[in-house]
Amino acid sequence: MRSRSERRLQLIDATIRCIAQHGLSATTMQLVTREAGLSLGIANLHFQSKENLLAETLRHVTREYNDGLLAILTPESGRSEETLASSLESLLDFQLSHGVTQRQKMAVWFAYYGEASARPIYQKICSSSDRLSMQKVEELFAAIIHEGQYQERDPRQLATGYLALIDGLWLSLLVAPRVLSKARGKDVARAYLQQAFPRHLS
Amino acid sequence: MRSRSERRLQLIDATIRCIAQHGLSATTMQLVTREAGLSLGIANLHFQSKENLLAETLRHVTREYNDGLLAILTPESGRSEETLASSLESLLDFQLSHGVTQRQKMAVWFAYYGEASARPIYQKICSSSDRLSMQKVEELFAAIIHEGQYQERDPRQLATGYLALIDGLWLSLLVAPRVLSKARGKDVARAYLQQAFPRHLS
DNA sequence: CCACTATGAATGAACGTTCATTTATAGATT
DNA sequence: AATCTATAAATGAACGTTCATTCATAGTGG
Repeated sequence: MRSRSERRLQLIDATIRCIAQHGLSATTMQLVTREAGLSLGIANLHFQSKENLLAETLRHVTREYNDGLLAILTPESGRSEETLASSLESLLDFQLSHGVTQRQKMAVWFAYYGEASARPIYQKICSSSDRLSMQKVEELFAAIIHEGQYQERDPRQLATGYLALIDGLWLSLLVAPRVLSKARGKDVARAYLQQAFPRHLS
Repeated sequence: MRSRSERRLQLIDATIRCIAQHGLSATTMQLVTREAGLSLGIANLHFQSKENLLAETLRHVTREYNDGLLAILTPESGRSEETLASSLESLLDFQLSHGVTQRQKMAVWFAYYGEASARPIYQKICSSSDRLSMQKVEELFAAIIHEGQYQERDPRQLATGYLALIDGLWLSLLVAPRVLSKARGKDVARAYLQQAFPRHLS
C-alpha cells in the first residue's frame, strides 16, 4: 500500500503514456489503471472522476513545464555570473531540450490543445500557462532590448512571435519528426532570436 | 432525396460544426446527423463508418486549405502583373484571412492534430498537407532570395520557421483569442517576412 | 417495378462509476 | 511481544448508460 500522493503520480504518469500511445479519445480508465499496474477502481478513489484525472494530468504537465521556465526566467540574486545573453541561450536550450520535446510530452500537450476549444477547463489551464510564458519571455526581451539599445523593437510582438514559433516547431516535431529534426528546429528558433537580438546571441 | 455527393458534403459540414462545438471526442453519430437534420443511419450509408466520416472530414478541410494555397503559389502564365512580392503579400493575406482563421476551421484542424500522433491515418493526411505547404513556400522563398540577391539565407530554414510561426499563431488565436487578435497576429507574421525579405515587403 | 435513398428502433459492445469485500498499516491494549 | 481494533487503501464484479452499427421497413424517382 502506497500513500495518496504516490498513487496519484503513478496514475498521472500512466495517463500520460496512454494519451501519447492511444490518443485522448481512446484513453479509458481500464487502459490507464492497467498501464499503472493497478485495479480499475483505484483511479476513481484518488481522482473522483475520469474528467478530474484528465484535468490533473494536464495540470501536472503544465506545471512541470512552467517550473522549468521559471527556473530560467526568474532572476535570482545568488547567480551573479548570469547575464541576459545566457538567459536567452538557456531559454532556447530548455524549450528544445530532450525533456520538453520528447514525443510523450508533446503528444499530451497537443491532445489537450485539440480539445481545449470545446472544454473550458482545458482552455483555462492552457491559456493561463501561455499567459505566464508570455509574461516572462516579454520581460526578458524587454530587458535585452534595453541593454542592447535595439531600436524599434516591440518586446510583446517579438515574444508573441517567438512563442508561436516554438509552438509551431513542437507541432512539426510531433507530426513529422522525419521532416524536421530537433537540431534543425533549434537552428530555426535560434535564427529568429539572432535576427531580433544579434548582439546577444552568437 | 438528394444525390450522394450533396449528402456527403452536408454531413461533412455538420461534422465540422460538431467538432468545433463539442470537440472530437464528444462528436457522436447522433450529434452529427441531428446537426445535419437527417436520420441516424444516414452517415453509415454514405461513409460506411464513423472512422471514415472523420477521415473524410479532415481530408475535406485539408483540401480546401491546400487549394487556396496552390491558387496563390502556383505560377500561371495568364497573370502577367503577378510579382513575387505580391505573391508574398497574398500568402500572408490568405493564411490570416477570415476564411482560414475562423474558429470552426482552426478548431477542427487542431482537434485532428491532437489525435494525429495516435492515429496513423490522421498523421498521414496532416503530414502530407504540411509537406505540400512546405514545398510551395520554400519555392517562393527561393525565388525571392534569388530575385532580391539576399545573402546567406536558407529558403528551407526560412520556410520552416514561417510555417511554424503561422501554426503557432493559429494556436494562439484559437486558445486565447482575447490575448492575440487576428490583426496583431498578422503583424507578427509580417514582421517575420520583413526581416527575411525587407525589399519585398513594405 | 426496380434500384436507390432514407428512417429510427433494436442490438450488442464498451464505457465510467459504484460499492461490498478484502487487504494492509498503525496505534492501543494486554 | 503478541493481539486486537480502527482506519485507510485496494480490488474487481456488477450496473446503468452511451455509443456505433445494423436492418427491417418505408419512401422516391426513373
